Amino acid sequence: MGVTLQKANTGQNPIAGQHPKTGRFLMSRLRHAMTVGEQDLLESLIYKTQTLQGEHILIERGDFCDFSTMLIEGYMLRTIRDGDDEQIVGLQVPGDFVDMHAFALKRLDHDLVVIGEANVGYVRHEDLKRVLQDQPHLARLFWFSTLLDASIHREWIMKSNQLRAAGRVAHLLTEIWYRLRMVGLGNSKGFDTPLTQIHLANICGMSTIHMSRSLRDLREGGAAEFNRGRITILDGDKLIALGKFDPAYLYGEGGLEVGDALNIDASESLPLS
Amino acid sequence: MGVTLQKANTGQNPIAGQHPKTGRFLMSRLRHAMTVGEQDLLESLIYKTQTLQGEHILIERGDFCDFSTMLIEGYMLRTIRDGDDEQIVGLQVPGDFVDMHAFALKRLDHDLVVIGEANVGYVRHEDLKRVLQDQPHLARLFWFSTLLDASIHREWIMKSNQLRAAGRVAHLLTEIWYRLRMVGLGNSKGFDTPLTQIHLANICGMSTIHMSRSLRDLREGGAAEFNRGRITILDGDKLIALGKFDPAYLYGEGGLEVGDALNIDASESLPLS
DNA sequence: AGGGTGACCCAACATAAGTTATGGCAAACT
DNA sequence: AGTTTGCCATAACTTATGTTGGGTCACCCT
Repeated sequence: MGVTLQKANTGQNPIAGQHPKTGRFLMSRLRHAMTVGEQDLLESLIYKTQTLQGEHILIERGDFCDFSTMLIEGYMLRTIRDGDDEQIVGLQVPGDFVDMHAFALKRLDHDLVVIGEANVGYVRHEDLKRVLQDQPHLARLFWFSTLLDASIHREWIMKSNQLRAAGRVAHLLTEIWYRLRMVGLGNSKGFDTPLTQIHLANICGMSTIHMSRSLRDLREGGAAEFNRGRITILDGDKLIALGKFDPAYLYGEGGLEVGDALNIDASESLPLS
Repeated sequence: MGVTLQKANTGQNPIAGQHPKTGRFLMSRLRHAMTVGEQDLLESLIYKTQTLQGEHILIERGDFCDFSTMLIEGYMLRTIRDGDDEQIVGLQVPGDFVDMHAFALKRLDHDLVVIGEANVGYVRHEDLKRVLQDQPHLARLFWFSTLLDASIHREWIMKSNQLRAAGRVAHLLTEIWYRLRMVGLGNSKGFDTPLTQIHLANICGMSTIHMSRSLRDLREGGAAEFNRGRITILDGDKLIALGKFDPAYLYGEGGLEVGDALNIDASESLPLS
């Protein structure tokens, strides 16, 4: 896992990562909660983008950061190393801020790892700081993005304790599927991913052999199919049932809503989906 | 789990929960990062305290909150219900803000449950909002407190995947021990807790029978002992080794430090412990 | 005093998951 | 063309953990 950052796209115009459907540079998870002006502002803060390849650490535990990173295309992992083994403790998909933490913490407690091909954008903390002070609504959204990560962590903890192997895998696949679809990626048939069975096994806390067994169960049960870089959803309802998946924890539209604490208006509150 | 909140201490002066050692009302986890003025300000925001008893839900998933809660004495659990079973996904000790999330989110994605006897203080969101705008340093600390919860979630995920039953229990006990000592509770011999083996089993994702087995292993191995409401540390080093415990993720003094992103000064950065 | 209850302990057994070992297959390399 | 490598599949075996079904004990209630 070498750490070699190649500069890319600097000085170029337009920069990479523009979304094919929306024409927007950011296909942000938070877009529906932002005004167009805020979207423009946020995009303007990105001073550099990079296309990264392969499996390597982008930001290492303990690094001091004066910038934050947004994942524009591809996947990234949060990992914690402890002695020999490396545990995946989080997964990021396009549109996620991957290290907004680094803005409120001096240092990160975990690594951020690139897998497959990814495109990332960087925002300087000094610029973020200014926006945070001037735009309380955006500030709250940034905070929200870190709370969303925590909510996902909690769900992983719950599902890991509640379900057996095949159920855990079903839940994970469903989560990724949902999260991708929330930012306009994948479709009802499935999605592409650079995740290998080794990654999936690590995330689900089981051996690769058992992951293979569990994927076979899902395949033979007619729920989902895994093939090198491609997840095919055979029966979405079946998969959701196996993983007892309830998307409320992802705070999508219609579910638990983003708060408005910095500008409270109780009349805005929505019922639970 | 009935939800019956009895009003307590309203209108009284002084309010309950004053720390016996420091004389401070808050034995906050974040105290060492606050000025005396900030501590005073924070204390002044608490408009009500309550002493709560038994096992019941204090704040329920989906509740709309216009206040946030600080745990002054006792323990609280974060739980997620899914059908019949209830999973504990977090544990709070005195000095923790338990629902700073509710400030940035409209609604919480999980329940907050009181166990044993607990004393809590409430802060109005309108007051918090004012402080957030005027005092960027305190704002950062509040954000930090939610990031700390997330860091603990990640460690739980990692340890749950990395360790077998006895190791997971050892890690959990060590974590609680450390967190209590960080706010001046417990001592080198052990600590008191209302947690039962049922709670511990739930947190560690195993059956109560297996928790009983694991605790027996720890006892016979001379690491730690569990007795109704009391954890006795027989050999701290042994316990730490069994759980591969590394306190860095708790962001204590000397470890990964709280950032200063709202007022960056790179010269302040400290080496990792 | 008697009965109930909740927390805890233990043994025997069933099942889930880890480990070891082997092999297939496709892509990359020489 | 042959070799290597990474990813995936499977079987046989071992180990960890869950389940069932018993207990003890302290506490509370009547």
